[in-house]
Amino acid sequence: MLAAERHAIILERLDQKPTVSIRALTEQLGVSRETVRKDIELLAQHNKLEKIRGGATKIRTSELPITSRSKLNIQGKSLIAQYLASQIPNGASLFLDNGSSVLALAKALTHHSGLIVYTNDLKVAEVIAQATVELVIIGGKVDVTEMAVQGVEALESVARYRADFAVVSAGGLSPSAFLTDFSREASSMRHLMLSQAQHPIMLADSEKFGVVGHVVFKAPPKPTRIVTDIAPDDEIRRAISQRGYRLDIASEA
Amino acid sequence: MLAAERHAIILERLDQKPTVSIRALTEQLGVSRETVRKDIELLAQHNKLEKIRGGATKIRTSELPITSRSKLNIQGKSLIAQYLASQIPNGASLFLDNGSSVLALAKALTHHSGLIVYTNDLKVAEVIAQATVELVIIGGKVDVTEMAVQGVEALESVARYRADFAVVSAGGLSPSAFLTDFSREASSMRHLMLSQAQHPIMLADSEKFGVVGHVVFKAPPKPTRIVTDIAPDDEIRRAISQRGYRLDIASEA
DNA sequence: CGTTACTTTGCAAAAGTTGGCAAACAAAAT
DNA sequence: ATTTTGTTTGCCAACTTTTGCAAAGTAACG
Repeated sequence: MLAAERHAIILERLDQKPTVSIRALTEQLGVSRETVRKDIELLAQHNKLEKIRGGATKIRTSELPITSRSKLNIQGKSLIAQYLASQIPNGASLFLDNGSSVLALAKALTHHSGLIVYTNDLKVAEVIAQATVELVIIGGKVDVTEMAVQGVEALESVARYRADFAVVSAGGLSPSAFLTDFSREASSMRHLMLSQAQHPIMLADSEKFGVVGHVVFKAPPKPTRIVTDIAPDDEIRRAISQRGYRLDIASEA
Repeated sequence: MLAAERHAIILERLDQKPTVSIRALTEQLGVSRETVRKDIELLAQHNKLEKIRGGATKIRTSELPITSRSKLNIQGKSLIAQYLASQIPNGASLFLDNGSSVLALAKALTHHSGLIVYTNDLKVAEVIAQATVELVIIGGKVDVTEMAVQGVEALESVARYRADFAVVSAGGLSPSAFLTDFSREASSMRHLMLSQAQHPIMLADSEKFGVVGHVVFKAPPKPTRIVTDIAPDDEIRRAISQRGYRLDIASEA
């Protein structure tokens, strides 16, 4: 049994259950307790899981790494992506922040042409490159778990540009806390992008409804449209309209 | 059993499972452990699979779309990469510019840890991310054909950092024109990186010998080491030593 | 002959195992 | 509640096995 196989199995177990025990893995993998411990230690260092006494559990800090998180509500995200892509003309300039919803949009935009794109997400850059006439990477320190650039240096760079559109994603959308996020730095980035664009757009697929992140999102500029895949409940709708934002539902287009 | 058959079988196994072990293959192919190892080694060099301890796995990222020239002299580039990787300690800081030689180095560095990396190449960033404690992307306009950031804005960013090592690649190395490049912008970037590092290193695999690009490379800072895979001819050696640079040949290490 | 392809051998490094012990935890007893 | 007791777990060190790598050897082929 190769080390890589064991690692794959451990992570697979964690996709199904929230936790795995070292004891169980020892039997199922047919290796010693210490080996399983070392595997978990290694995976924990790579942020693939979290080490707990006697076993391991899924990552819970902030958001899940992009690979697993992006499995959530794929249809919803791509519905939003198709909807928005049809509204963005060839040759438009746009800010794209990081996140799986935005990545879905980038994929939907691959057949556009002449776009001018500013992004801090390396995956987004990779995907959208062919559709651009100008692609600008926001420079700075990279958050390796997200493969996205964050931090003050990145903010300074963003401040140097303006664009027709800014498309950013929300960490959570709830009636009481309204828009929230899981990272201070990502939140600042998103807010600045919105401010620098003529048409600021915030994505919140239905997975985000009722989710409250630990960072409150500073009120976005007023023309910001909040785009969802399906209609949220009345409480959320009220929260949005009371604050003066426009709600846009992709499935009703 | 022909070598080509074995290769086909190995790749077929990998289509079904995510990993194969050398042990299993030795039995199924009826050849020795070493032969299987060499098969895997060969396939890995051609980016058909990824070598892991005890076996092989599928290629993970969508790294396949590489520019035509990166297929040239794969062995040479990886020889240089292995040689340099052994000289770079864990925790070192380094500039990495864009180019297939540097990408090969990045791959060779994936098992290092604690690196601090500044790069303008998106593929390099993707490959080396796991080995870094800090990864900084140089921001600016992306040259889509290279997936690398170039331009004045990028130069300004690089100027803000210093590092232990700078590893950049040469476009050409000839007796008369000496170091040359094919892009003005890339050339400036490489030169600046070399100037900002304590140990500047220039890569020129044997494919570059005798090649003259249309941009003359401004004389690099003096401690710059020029690293090649095999010994260049006497004329080139003379050109290097006359100008006061040190030549380092990976195959003679 | 030399060349090519594979095997064998030897050794160092890495991965994995085993066993011991102390800390953490849980249950029972005071 | 607090202590006691027993079990589990984490961690370390010594040991064994596996693997990678290089060098030398062997066999087939032109």
